[in-house]
Order: sequence, then structure tokens, then C-alpha cells
Amino acid sequence: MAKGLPTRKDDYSAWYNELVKQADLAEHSAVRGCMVIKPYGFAIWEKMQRILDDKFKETGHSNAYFPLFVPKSLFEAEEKNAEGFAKECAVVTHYRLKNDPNKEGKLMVDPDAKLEEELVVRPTSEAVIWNTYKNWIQSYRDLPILVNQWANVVRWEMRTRLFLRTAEFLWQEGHTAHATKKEAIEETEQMVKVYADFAEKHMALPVIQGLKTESERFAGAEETYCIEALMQDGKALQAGTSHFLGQNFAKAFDVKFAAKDNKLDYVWGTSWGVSTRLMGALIMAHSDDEGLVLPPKLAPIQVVIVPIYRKEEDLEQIKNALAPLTKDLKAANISLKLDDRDSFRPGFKFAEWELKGVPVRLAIGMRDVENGTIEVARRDTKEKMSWQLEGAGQKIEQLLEDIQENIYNKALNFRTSNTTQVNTWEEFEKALDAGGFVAAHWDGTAETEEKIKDQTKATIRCIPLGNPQENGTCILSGKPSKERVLFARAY
RNA sequence: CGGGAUGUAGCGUAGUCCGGUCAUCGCGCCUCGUUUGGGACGAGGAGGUCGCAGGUUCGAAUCCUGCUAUCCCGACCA
Repeated sequence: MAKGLPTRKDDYSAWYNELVKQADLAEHSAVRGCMVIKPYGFAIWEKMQRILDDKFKETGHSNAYFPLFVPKSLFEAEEKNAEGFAKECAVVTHYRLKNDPNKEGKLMVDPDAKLEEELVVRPTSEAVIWNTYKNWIQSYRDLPILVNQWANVVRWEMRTRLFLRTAEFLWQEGHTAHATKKEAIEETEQMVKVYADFAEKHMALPVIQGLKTESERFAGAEETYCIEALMQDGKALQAGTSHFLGQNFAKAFDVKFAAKDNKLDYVWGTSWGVSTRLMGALIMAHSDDEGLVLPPKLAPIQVVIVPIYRKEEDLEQIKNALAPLTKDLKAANISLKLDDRDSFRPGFKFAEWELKGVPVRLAIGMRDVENGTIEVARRDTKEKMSWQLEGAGQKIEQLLEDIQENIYNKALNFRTSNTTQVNTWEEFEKALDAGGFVAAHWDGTAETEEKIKDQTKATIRCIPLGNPQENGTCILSGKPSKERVLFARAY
């Protein structure tokens, strides 16, 4: 176990909090519920951003930027959306401070500087964006609009946790407008697939794609698609959503277009997003009691080299021996760090890089230099090997791919062995307590869903896409059901 | 937002009941030396508005009030 890191078994929650801090990913700030994302953590987020951004561009989207503030009158235009977010909005009411006449050196809000209309700090940007789209769209020739923005949003959450739920968070939000319902639905489905592909290929995180039930749906959406992942403590985490908005926002903001036949119609919308919460998913899904385990595709440092030496001359010799290898690794675009800090001994460095989740660690001392070998240690399995230096570059490249695959398979196996099919209420409760996804029949009513939530704290995570149809009876009401849905306790 | 706990150096802590050379210890940090194949060792040194603001008192880390932040439980979380 890493020094000072609680184990997952003893206290999963404390393990997570400590890991985020000790691995230098993020820390609490002076502002309630808001975090400082530290350079090492931000480097991972930047990698995620880069990959996702490329995928958005490949699928025809462009980036733009809309304002942080939403005038209250715009915000309330789409009623359901406004109502859904109302309880967690930060609101700007004044635009100026002044010296406090009663307190030397202190400032106070200037009562004369009250805004005529309050500004809501965006919890999501549909309102500003649809109000803008109104001006951009007249004809079917203006469609589709395929725009994404990388931004921060604020949701005044009561209970926050680093990355998983913070009052301010970073995300991307795609907002598209289409001439037909069919096209908008295709876009919604395309983007949930983009997210699933990213999660599985890059985060090594298996996810279930599915539809949210009506009560779990985004406020203002006709249909919400999501990706759901399973964490090591058996709780589910919603990792991304893609919404088919129907014509709801077009109607609320009066966004109409003239079709080929010159008939006016409201446009069809979608919105989709993933946030820094993905960082939380990444950390919780793979890491162990020694610290972070990062998939090679997202690791800021993929390979770290720890030289073991006594004298400066030894270090020089080691560096010389390493030169061909580092050249090969750089040529293969592998991000590499030589940890030649003189102030720490090798054992300390090993532990530190394990805590930080670097996928591959190389150690090389004078013994290796003489033998032409290098010690290779993989983070995911903790396995150590001694390889010939010559040709090690290619093998390391392959090893990184193996690690990526192994981490994914491990997470997939975990999910598989923690997904249970149940047919009775008794089995259902038992399975939930054991943790993981529980596939059970449900009568399709919000009422039953609510009752189940009250009794077990479990929610319907999703109705999986391509879900097999089979006849059964609802575990609670006993009414007929045509398919199983996935329940879990969730973050 | 309700219930509970906590806040003392960068981190972790003793002291708080019972007010009075009490600001303790460990890690980390700085200097020098020896070390370096799994979290080194010795010697010397620096570092504190005791979460913040009021109050009680001759005197407050300690008692009282308010605030704030964090953690846990609940409500909430499109």
C-alpha cells in the first residue's frame, strides 16, 4: 500500500479523495465546492480534450464560444429546462463594489449598482445558444448547424466531490440544429457513439449505451441517450449524455426555417456533453491501493526512466546507454520522462511514479549498462521484466498497447461479473447490496421507478440500446414487462 | 438545505473537558556530509494571525456567539 493512502476496501471514498490529492491531480480551492485542477491532472484532461475535439471535428462540428451569463428572461424561456436547473443557479445581481464606509479597507456591494435584469451564470448553454441560433437560421440552407463549445459551467451543488461533482466544472457542450427530426435523432445517436468509443478505446472504460427513462431525462429533452460506467465500489457513474431536444428549444426561442417548399417549421435540436467528471471515472475505474493506474493513451507520461547510479560519471554512462532507446521512443511519439532528480533514491521514485499511474517504468543501473539490459515494470500488473536494451523500443510500444488492452479487459471483466439478472424483489435487493448493475423487469411507469428508488436508493441507469426483448413481470408491481432495464446505485 | 464530526507550520498531529512559559511531535522543507537496484542516515537550521470575526477575562488554541471550509449521513444532483 502507498504511504498514507487508504485502501479501497477500508474506505473507498477516502481512498478516492486522497488519491486525487496525492497523485497531484486536483485540490480544494478557497471557493466552496470549486477545485483547482493541478498541472498533472490538467494534462490528462487536455489529452481527453484533444482526442474528443478531433472526433467532433471529424464528425463535422466546429467550435464556437458563447457567453458565461444568461439573462434571466432568456433562461426561463424553455420552462422545463429552467425549472430543472433553477435550484442550482448562481445569479449575478450587481456589477460594482465600493468601499465600505463602516469598515476601513473593506469592500461592499454597491446597492446603486443593481442590475435591471439578473444574469444567471450558465448551468448549461441551451438558452443563450438557441437565442443566438434564432438569428442564424432562416432557411433550410442554413442547416444543419453543428457547433461545439469548450466551457465552464456552474451548478450550485449541495454536496461536492473533486471531479465527480463540483460547483464549477469544465466540459464541452455540442448544440446542433437540424431541418428534420430524423437527422437530429441520427446526430444524437452518433454523438453517444462517439462518447462510447472514446470511453472504451481511450479511457479503457467499458460503458453501456442506453436511453434514460423519462424521470432521469435532461430537462427540456425528448430523449436522453447516455453512457453508463461501473466503478470499483459497484456504483454506476453517468459518464456522458446526448439529448434529442425535439423542437422544444426552437419553439421556446422561436427558431423557424423555410423548407424547400417554402413552408415554415421549427428546427430540430440536439445537445451533448461530457465533463471533467470523466476524470473521476478514469480514476475510480482503474486505480488501486498503490495509486493511480492510467491507460497509456491518456497518461501524460507514458514511460518514466529511473537511473540508478552512485557517481555523476555513472549517470553519464547510463544516459549514453539509453540514448538509442530514448530516440526510438520519441520517434514512436511516446511521452517519456527521465527522472534524474538527485535528491531522491530509486525506491522513493518507484513509489511516486506508481502513485501517479505512469504505465511503464524503466530502471537502469550500472549492472544493466554492463549487461546491455534494462528493467521494465508495468503499472497495471506490477510485473517486472529484464529486457535487452537493444530493440526495447519496439517492445515498449507493444507493451503500452498491451497495458491499454489489459486495463480495459480488467474493467470489462469487473463489470461483467458485477452485472446480475434478477427476477424477484428479493433477488433484486440482494444484488443491489452486492453492488453493480442489476438487470430487471420494470413496468415502465415513473411511479414504480420512484418507489424502487425510495426503497433501495437504486435508479434506472438506462434502457440499453439494442436491448433484447423478452416477456417478464415487473419486480415490484408484478405487471407485465417487455424488457429488462439496468438498475444501480449511482454517483 | 437538515443531522453529525472536524479545522493547530506545506501535510499529519498533541494540547481544548479543567483558561496561566503550550504552542507538541512526526513527515516534508533549507544547509553540510555520507548515501543511491523498492519510500536512506547523521548533524545543524528555518517555518505558526492555533479556520475567520466578535465577545467574556488581568490573561484565550482552550470558555461564549456568529461566520466559513472540509468530511460523513440524509435531501438534492437535468
